[in-house]
Order: sequence, then structure tokens, then C-alpha cells
Amino acid sequence: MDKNIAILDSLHKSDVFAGLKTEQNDVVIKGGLCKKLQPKIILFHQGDSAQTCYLVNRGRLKLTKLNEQGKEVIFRYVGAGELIAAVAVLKNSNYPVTAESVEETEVISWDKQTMMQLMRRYPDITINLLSIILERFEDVQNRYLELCTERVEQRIALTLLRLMRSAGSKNSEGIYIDIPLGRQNIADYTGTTLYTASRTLSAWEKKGWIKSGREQIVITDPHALVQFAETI
Amino acid sequence: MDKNIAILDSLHKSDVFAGLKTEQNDVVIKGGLCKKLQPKIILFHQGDSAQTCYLVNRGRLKLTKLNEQGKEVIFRYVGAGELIAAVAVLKNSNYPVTAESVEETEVISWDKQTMMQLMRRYPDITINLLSIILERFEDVQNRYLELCTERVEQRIALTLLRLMRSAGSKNSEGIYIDIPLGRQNIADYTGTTLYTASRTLSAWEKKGWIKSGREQIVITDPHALVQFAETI
DNA sequence: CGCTCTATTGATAAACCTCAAATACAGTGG
DNA sequence: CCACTGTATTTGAGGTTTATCAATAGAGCG
Repeated sequence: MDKNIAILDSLHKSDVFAGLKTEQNDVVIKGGLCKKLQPKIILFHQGDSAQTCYLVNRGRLKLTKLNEQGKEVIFRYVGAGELIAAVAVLKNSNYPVTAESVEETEVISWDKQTMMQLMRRYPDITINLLSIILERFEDVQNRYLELCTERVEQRIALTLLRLMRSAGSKNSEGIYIDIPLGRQNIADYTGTTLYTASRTLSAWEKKGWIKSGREQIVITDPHALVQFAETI
Repeated sequence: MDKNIAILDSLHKSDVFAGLKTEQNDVVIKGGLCKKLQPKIILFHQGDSAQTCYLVNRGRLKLTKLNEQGKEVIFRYVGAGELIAAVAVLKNSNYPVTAESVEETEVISWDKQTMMQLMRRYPDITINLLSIILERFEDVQNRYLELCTERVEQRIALTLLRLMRSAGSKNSEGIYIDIPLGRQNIADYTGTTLYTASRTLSAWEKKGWIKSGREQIVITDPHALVQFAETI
């Protein structure tokens, strides 16, 4: 019972099922399966046959992709209320990315058939799905533009600010990014190397813009970062 | 009458309206407006209020985006049968990119209301739309990965091969890319500069992999390019 | 033929990566 | 509590890739 309430909460704040009435949500819940993940567990691999889509109910996932040489690129950190693997619903294809938990995480899953039925029953879901994908699409496009036109340090600044907005929580020192975030992660997220990321953050720490520990970052002067990101 | 038949042809081969019956197509056509563009005409600007989506019936469009400093990035060349600006249908937002004709081009347009009605009447359209967007989404993701992990020359090779597949036509010398494609365009498409693009193509021309003239490229040895793209 | 736009090429510099080595940190088991 | 181990981070030196600047050549057009 408690579990169902938890799920309901998540459905309400989720983007896919927005606008559904309570009794409709009940139907949705009955079709979904709950799954708990310890940190650093892979939910699915890029290339796996895509049969299921997932809603993050609690915790956070990291979406990545490897190239042939094994270099990792981070596309997105996905938090509670967000749907992933929408591709599974529509096409008989494979997951284009890998999803891995970065902390203790709970996801709710719907298989292709169930989701299709839900979409047919409640056309709003399809429309919602479409707008979610469009939003993400614009997001990648913007990051693609950044990657083409901005320098590494600007990209790191923009990335930190983005993470701050999506996973930031205010504390006494500044805004803490509530994701275990190593230098390598930042590098993979901005298209640079561990070393350049480290040097950059060190410099910013000396300037007092951030404070950083092992796999954690607090932004102490967001305004300075914003301004820096805008310099040519 | 002739015009309508032309439109019908395009609808049939298009991705959005796939699976519709003839009488349904008629309804779709009545909702659409035909528009002819000379080369280098801007159909819409990034930031314009998005009220209309377009299907390319003939010719080709270039989708680009500028950053604040005015650097241009090319996202896509869009050919006949392809839909653009789907975002216009769903959200009260602005076009995220600029669309410009690169040759004589004919587009069919539907405004937000009409498209919404069509989607409600024929739910297949929504589903098709969703799969189109998903495909493009994966495409940007792949290019994003490339940009992060591959060197300029590899990216140029991959880009030429991609263009070859989507706009290539075989002639006596090899496979001609049927888009006016200057060095600057290639640079904007691969995230490099005019100069690097020029040097690279010059080198390949000496090796006999391509032949190039003013704003045009023929790939004479695709296999060599493929192999080169795969080298580390 | 002169004009404009595009492409080539060399020289130079900047940005960034790579490698190597040292240091800091968190967790573990004695 | 402390040494130990494995991982994360820092930092320097040096090299590679790529951008930038400048000057020239070529192609198409009226």
C-alpha cells in the first residue's frame, strides 16, 4: 500500500503521465513493475534489445554511450519523475545508450505492450511522450552547438550550471551538486579529459567560485560561473 | 490538379503520413499549403515563434543554428519526404533552428491547429511523428559522440559518407553529393574550420579518394573513406 | 576583363591532450 | 586507532592537433 502511494506520487510529478486522473493513474500503476537498484548497477546496456521503458521514481541514473575505442560520453543524468528509454515503446530496436544508477535508485518499468495499450487508452500519454522527447532533442542540439563552438572551460562552466539547476541543493557554503561527480565524469560530460577538468576546477577553487572534494562539488559563486561562461 | 498529385506522391513517400489511406491523404492535403522557395531563402529563423510544420516536397533545406558569437553549426540537410519543425505542432515555443533552402525547394506546410486535428483524427500520425523524432534524436546523439571522441579528419570522413548515403547519386567518376557544399559548410557540419576542412579534402584529392570542385564533391573511393573513418 | 566569392597553402600560435609521477582521500581489516 | 590498499586528484613537462592569420590562386558572372 505504501509502495503504491509512493508510485502515485511519482506519477503525479512525472512528465509522461501528467494530466491523468487518479483512477487512470491506478491503471497505469497496475501495468508498471517496481525495481530497486543499488548504486553503480547497470539497468540496461547500449545495444540490448529495447523491451521496456522506465520511470525514475527515486534516485538517479546516468545515461552514457561508449564509442568503439571504449571512450565514454555522458549524455544525461536522469532524476526522479523522468522517463527514459521511450524508444523501447515504439520500435523494435536496441537501446541507444547505457543506463546506470549513480546512487540507490528505484525505477518503475512498463513493457512495450503495456505502454502501447496505455498510449492507446490515454492519448495524452503519447502527446506527453512526444513533448518530452522534443525537449531532450533540443537539449542535445544545444549541447552539440556548445561542443562545436565553445572552449573546454566554458563548456565545463555550462555543465556545472546545468547540473546545479537539475540536481543542486542549497547548503551553508553554496549550492551542492547532489550527484557523485568525479573529474572523469565531468570530463565525459563535457567532452574533455580528466586532466583538463581537474586543472580547470582547481583554478576555480583558487578563485573561490567552487569548493570540491572527492567526487563532490559545491558551487560557491554561481554568478561568477555564469559570467565566465558568457565570456568569449 | 497536377499540383495535388505531386503532393500526394510526396505524402506517400513521406515518413509522417506513412500508412494513411488515399481518402485520408486527401484530407491531409486540404489542410496543407504549398510554398515554393528559390535557393538560399530562409523558411524560418531560430527563435521565430513556431506556428507551422513543413514537409519537404522537392529540393532540400539546411537546418542550422547560430551561437551568440554568430558561429554557425549545421545540424542536418533535409530532403524530399522529410518533415521538419514538428516542435511547432506541440508546444507554444520558438523554432530551435533556422531552415534555409540550398536549392529550389517546395514545401507543404500545416499550421498548429490543422496538424493537431489531423493527429487526433489519425493517431498513426502521432506515432509516426514520435518515431521520426526518436530517429533524429539518436542521430544527434551519435554525432555528439563522434564530436567528443573522434578527430577532425575522421569526422569529416564520417560526414561525407553520411551525406553520400542521404544525397549521393552515382555518376561516371564516383558518387556525387547532390548538395552545393562549400568548405565552410563541411566545417560547420563537422565542428571544425574552413581551413582544416580545405586541407583535409586537398589531401584526400591527392590520394584519389575524392574529386572536388567549387561547392561540389564526388567521392571516388568510398571504401577508402570508410576504412579511414575507422582508423584510430 | 574586372569583380566577387571560394579555395588553397604556409607560417605561427593557441588550446588541449598525453604521459608520468606525486599526493590526497576513503574505506578496510588488523 | 593505524597502517594498508585502491581509487581519485593534482600538477608538470612535452607533444599533437587544430585554429588563426595572411597571402595567393582559382572559378564563375556580368
